[in-house]
Amino acid sequence: MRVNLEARAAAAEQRKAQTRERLLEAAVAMIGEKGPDACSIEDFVAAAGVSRGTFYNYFPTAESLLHAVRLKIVASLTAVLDARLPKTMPACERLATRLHSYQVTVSRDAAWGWMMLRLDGSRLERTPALEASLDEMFRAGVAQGHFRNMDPAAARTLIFGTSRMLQRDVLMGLSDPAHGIEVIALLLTACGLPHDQAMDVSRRGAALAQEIQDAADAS
Amino acid sequence: MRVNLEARAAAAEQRKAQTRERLLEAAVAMIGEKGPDACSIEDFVAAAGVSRGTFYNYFPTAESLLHAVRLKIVASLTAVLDARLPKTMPACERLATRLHSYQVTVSRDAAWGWMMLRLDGSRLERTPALEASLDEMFRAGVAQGHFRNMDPAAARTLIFGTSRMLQRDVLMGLSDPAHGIEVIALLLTACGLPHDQAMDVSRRGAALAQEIQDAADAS
Amino acid sequence: MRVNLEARAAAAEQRKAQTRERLLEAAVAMIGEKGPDACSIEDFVAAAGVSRGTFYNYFPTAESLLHAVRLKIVASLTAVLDARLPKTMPACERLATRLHSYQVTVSRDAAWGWMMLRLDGSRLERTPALEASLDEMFRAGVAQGHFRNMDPAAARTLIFGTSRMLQRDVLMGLSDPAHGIEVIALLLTACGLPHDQAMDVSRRGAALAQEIQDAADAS
Amino acid sequence: MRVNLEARAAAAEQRKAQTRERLLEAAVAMIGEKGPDACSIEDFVAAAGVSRGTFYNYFPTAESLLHAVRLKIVASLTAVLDARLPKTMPACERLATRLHSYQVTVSRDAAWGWMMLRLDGSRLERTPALEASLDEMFRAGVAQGHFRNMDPAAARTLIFGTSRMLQRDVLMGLSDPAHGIEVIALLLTACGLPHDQAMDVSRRGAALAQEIQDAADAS
DNA sequence: TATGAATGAGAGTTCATTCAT
DNA sequence: CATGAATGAACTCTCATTCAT
Repeated sequence: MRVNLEARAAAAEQRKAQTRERLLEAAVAMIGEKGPDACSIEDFVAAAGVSRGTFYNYFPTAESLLHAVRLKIVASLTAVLDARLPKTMPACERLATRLHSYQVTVSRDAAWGWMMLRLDGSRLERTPALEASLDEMFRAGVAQGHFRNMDPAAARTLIFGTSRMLQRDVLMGLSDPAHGIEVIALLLTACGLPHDQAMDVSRRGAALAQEIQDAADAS
Repeated sequence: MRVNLEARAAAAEQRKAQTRERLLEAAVAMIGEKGPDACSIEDFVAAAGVSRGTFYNYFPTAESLLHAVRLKIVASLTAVLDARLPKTMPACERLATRLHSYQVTVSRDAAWGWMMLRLDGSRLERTPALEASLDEMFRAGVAQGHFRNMDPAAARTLIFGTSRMLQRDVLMGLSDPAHGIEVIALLLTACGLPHDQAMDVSRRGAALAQEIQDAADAS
Repeated sequence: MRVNLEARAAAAEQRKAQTRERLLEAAVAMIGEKGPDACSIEDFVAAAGVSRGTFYNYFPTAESLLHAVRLKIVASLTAVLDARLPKTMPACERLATRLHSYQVTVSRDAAWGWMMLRLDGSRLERTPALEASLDEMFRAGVAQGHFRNMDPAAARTLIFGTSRMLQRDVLMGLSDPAHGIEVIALLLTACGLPHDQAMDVSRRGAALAQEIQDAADAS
Repeated sequence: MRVNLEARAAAAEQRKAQTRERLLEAAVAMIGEKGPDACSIEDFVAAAGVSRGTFYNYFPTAESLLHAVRLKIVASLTAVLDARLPKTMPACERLATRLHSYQVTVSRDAAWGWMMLRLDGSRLERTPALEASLDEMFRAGVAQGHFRNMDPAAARTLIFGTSRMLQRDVLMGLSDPAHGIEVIALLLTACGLPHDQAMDVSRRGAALAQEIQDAADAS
């Protein structure tokens, strides 16, 4: 009996989690399509294939679903990349690789990319976890003598703003590979790297990001 | 009789233009208050003091009103500034001044700043007129030997993205004057100016922008 | 032109008043049928033959419609009767006639009667205007030596409570004419009239109420 | 084995009865709080601490739960009182005591009082068991020479209606003890008792009702 | 042209009810 | 029997849009 009840409860838990997951995935798709503001609860449930009422068993408002989507994404985003990059890699290369890697992900999954762009579009929100990790790379770059010593807040504004705008170029099909390489090289230049070195680092970062993505696809 | 009819027609024209103007101004106010997505036609007509039906004599949809608002604003923005800057000013200084000038305007009128930020929020749209004018400054800077010769598209991505993000910093109160100066200096650095010169130019641009704004306030 | 505009405005006013009236009448019918709590806005607009949205041009909530219905009814109720009864009539006769008259109205228009019963059913609310007019009749009856001198509050409780319950008997078809006459005679008895006189007065009141109603129907 | 099965069945019976009881008690509490119309099944099961589905094992609809609540209450009400009143008490005293006793209960537990008032609110329903017991008291009163011989239906209308209205006075805090005594004396007067005797009987009934309540509280 | 009453599609939300476990 | 996730009908309210005046 005991086992039976436990197994039953576990199965129920799993089914709940599945429904929740379907709602989250549907939200990613819908947000990418129409933007977060134009999405209605009706849209979400239709895309997820559940009934209107079911929505409210999982989220009290549409807003709270968007919030859950953000949390889920940010968590998955940093984890994947950090695991693949060698610890000894110089900060400027790490930064370039991460920025390129983000653009590769965006170009692979445009729906996801649009969603990310629009999710915080109207507020230009920045995720604290990402800011912290960016600051750390920046400090390391200064210590390694590659970056000029300056206010990290200025670097954040430059990098977040430019990266978002590059993402938009990619999604609109305005960006060939060379464009991305040049834009990210400009960021490194602004941070203090000589421009020709910056171009080299950006190129290597682009190649590495592609490689990582291909490896992930293969597995 | 002829005169009478003409006068009458002219008066009618003027009334029309006035009504349209009131709708545009009401829209600026409402968008700054609630954001473009939350504004209903009801909001616009109530703020403008005209009736529901009248709206449709001027704009077919709410969207088209927003579009008209953008056009009007961009036109006034560039006109004001170009008139004040000497033609002989080097392109890098001109660019710095324009970027600072925009931030000064934003910090003077936060409602307006929020409206601009949200108006094209989720699409990160760029106004063609601004792109063209930016390209021209960039070309001039290259010709004058201040900017590195590179793809103007990369510069656009860098400058538009960073400028928007800086605007957001200002609106959120996260930005002291030094922050703005440093961020814009980084843009100039990325474009090819040595960093210490870039800081000088950015500082002068900030001062000049402030001066222009004060002069405008005084008049 | 002036006349035209005024006439136009007046016509518009009248149409508005008609729509409002249709909603009020529909409300009377629906409340009588289902009770005020079970009535949805959907019910009201369907019964009135207007669209959902129109409702909100007239009343912000269903509650406010109910309120308007009450106001309208109470105003019409007292006015009609007072005009018909001679000023010199003794208070006990006036009271009997009014109570019978109310029951006659109820039996003529059951929907209206149910609505009145249910409108304040759950709260047993009493209309201040009616309380005041009842108090006055009671005082007059004491002065005329027909009623015992006692707390008017007790008389109010007795008369309102019994009258409502009699109304319910009538609506449920449990009441023949003799029942109503006896119940109202009991009220007069409780107020101090000897029982045989009370029966006479109640009988005369019933006849008079019927007469007044017939006259109203004829006109 | 046999014993085991029987014991098990008995235990199951008891659990069932307990769950049903918890639902009934939860219903009393919720109805007192929000009124019967505003109560959802969700409210009932949450207050009773059982699951949604369980509700339907005991009651087919929310309505039927309300009905069961009424029955339970009326049964307990009459049982308690009848046990305490001497059989030899004259009918008029018994009636006065019962009416006062009800008001005492109401003033002790306002939530319960509101629930009773609203439970049959808009229909002014009367419980057959109470009607029968009232008729019997009335017949006895006639036989004992205290009440006038008249249609019991008229007496029922008078007594039920007035008693409900008095209950409302009490719940709204509009009633001091003297008010209740006078109202119930008026009922007795209407039934045929001379008014001064009626006041005496009503006073004694009030005292006795209070006494019974105090005794119940003490035990 | 200006008006504003009327419209009805559609959004958010609640809740009685079902049913697999 | 108990559970609670899923369902979908019903409800309130908003708002873009139409149209007679």
